[in-house]
Amino acid sequence: MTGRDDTGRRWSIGELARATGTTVRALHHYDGIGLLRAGERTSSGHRRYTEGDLRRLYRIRALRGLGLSLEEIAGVLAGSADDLAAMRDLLTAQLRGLAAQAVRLDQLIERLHGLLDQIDGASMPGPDQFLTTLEMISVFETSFSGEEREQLAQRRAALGPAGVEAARAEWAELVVELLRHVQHGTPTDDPAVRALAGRWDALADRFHPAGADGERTRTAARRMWDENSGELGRSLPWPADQMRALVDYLDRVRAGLDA
Amino acid sequence: MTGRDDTGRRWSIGELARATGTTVRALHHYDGIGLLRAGERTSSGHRRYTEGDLRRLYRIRALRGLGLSLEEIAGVLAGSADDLAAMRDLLTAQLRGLAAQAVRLDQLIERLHGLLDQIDGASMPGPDQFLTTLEMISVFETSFSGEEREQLAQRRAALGPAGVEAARAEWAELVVELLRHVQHGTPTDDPAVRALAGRWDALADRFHPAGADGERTRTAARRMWDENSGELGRSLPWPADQMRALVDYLDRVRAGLDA
DNA sequence: CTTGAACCTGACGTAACGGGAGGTCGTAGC
DNA sequence: GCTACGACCTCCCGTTACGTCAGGTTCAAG
Repeated sequence: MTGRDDTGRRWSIGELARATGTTVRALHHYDGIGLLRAGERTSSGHRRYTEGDLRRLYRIRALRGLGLSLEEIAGVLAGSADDLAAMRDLLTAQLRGLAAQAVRLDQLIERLHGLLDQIDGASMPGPDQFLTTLEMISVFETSFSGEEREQLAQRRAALGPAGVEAARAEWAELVVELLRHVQHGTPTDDPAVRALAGRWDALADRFHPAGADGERTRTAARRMWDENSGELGRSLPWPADQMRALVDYLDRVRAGLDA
Repeated sequence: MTGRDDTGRRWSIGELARATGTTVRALHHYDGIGLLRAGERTSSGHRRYTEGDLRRLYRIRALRGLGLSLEEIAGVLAGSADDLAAMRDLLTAQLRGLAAQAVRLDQLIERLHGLLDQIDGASMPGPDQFLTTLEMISVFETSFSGEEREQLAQRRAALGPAGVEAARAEWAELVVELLRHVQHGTPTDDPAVRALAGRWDALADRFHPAGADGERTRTAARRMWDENSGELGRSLPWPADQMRALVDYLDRVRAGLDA
């Protein structure tokens, strides 16, 4: 189509940088990695860019603006010029990647909003309380996989804020009553205790989906408690060792029910 | 509150990594930069982490999960524990930064969608056509500031797709008629030519906001043409040199009007 | 011929680790 | 008591896309 650039304008590296809004250093870098080398050099070694170089640089800049890496750009610009399919594949993949990033970003923003609400809200936690919240976030995230967390979030959303609050209130009541039984040494086959244990498990069921998925989140929750009961207990309004005793007690009650 | 960690469990670096879902290498890194150093060492130099170290690591991981840098985390964890205000400021700033990122991401995704539509759409451009589109994106972006691009986008949106298409059709008609006049050498003070120039400028006005903002985008558009007429001309269905001649001709017509 | 701007080639720094080399420590089994 | 093997130690290089000197050469104007 055009000749082989043996005619037409030439640009020095500084001119090219100004013309395209890049920097001289970036052009040096592109040269170094072989992405865009000047078509010519003067006898003293200064780079002379041709019109073809300019057009290639425009393409590079446009693709970089779409978030592609220099390596990806080099790959797609290396293919023959009519390789529109490769270009489409690359852009499609990029779109998918960016969409995934956008989802994660939105989740992050949502979580930050939640934490800031907790700080600024009426509850106004003390610093210790907030730091404990941070620790629990870690514990939660290392104990549950992303999938499991999502399922729990869905269940919470399905219950609604009011439902979650009601569950929390009922759970607090159960803890108080069960702690009394633990301290009184009520036998684990006592009908009243068995009823309380049943309500406890029914309460937990509200947060776990039915079927195998629920089994997984339930197992993960149990593992979280086993490995971090000290940590988790500290954040509760009852002493950690009493909570551990309570969970052990509940296990014995359930063992009696199974037998 | 608790003693100074002189009692309680100890963790080796591997145990701590497994317990918190990090890697030994990351813990080495945290140690190296002073973010989290083991409370103790064995006589042979092995790190022994205390319960306090564990809790600090939990906080670090939670804050990293919110997208904060290790430097920011170190800063906020260095302050006295009751410095909830600093924490809130940091999280607020982080929220703002992430929100800005989300906006940019959405713009990128939108542009990728547009480009993919252009590839897959009925127009099905040839590879050259698409590469030219890429080059024009660069030209467009280096010529207009972000603000100016936004204003042009708003005007386009206000005109709607049909309005833009109508403008394009009218502009094509004007180009054809003016090119005839250029080739015929019609004098620049000819009333018919002056009428065409008036329609040309009125057409351009549709894309530039009124007032100083419009003046800026108009100036930027002119600069874009001056610096990249070769590039821009290539993407048009008329020869580049004829387009340049046309624009010069228009300038002379306007000069005659002003005088 | 001078001088200041533009250009050249290295080389180091960035963030948050990953991965490997080469050596030491600890303990379980023989 | 010896050996093996896993866990641990301390460097050190590599990653992305350049920014930022440093020290030396070339260009263009006066």
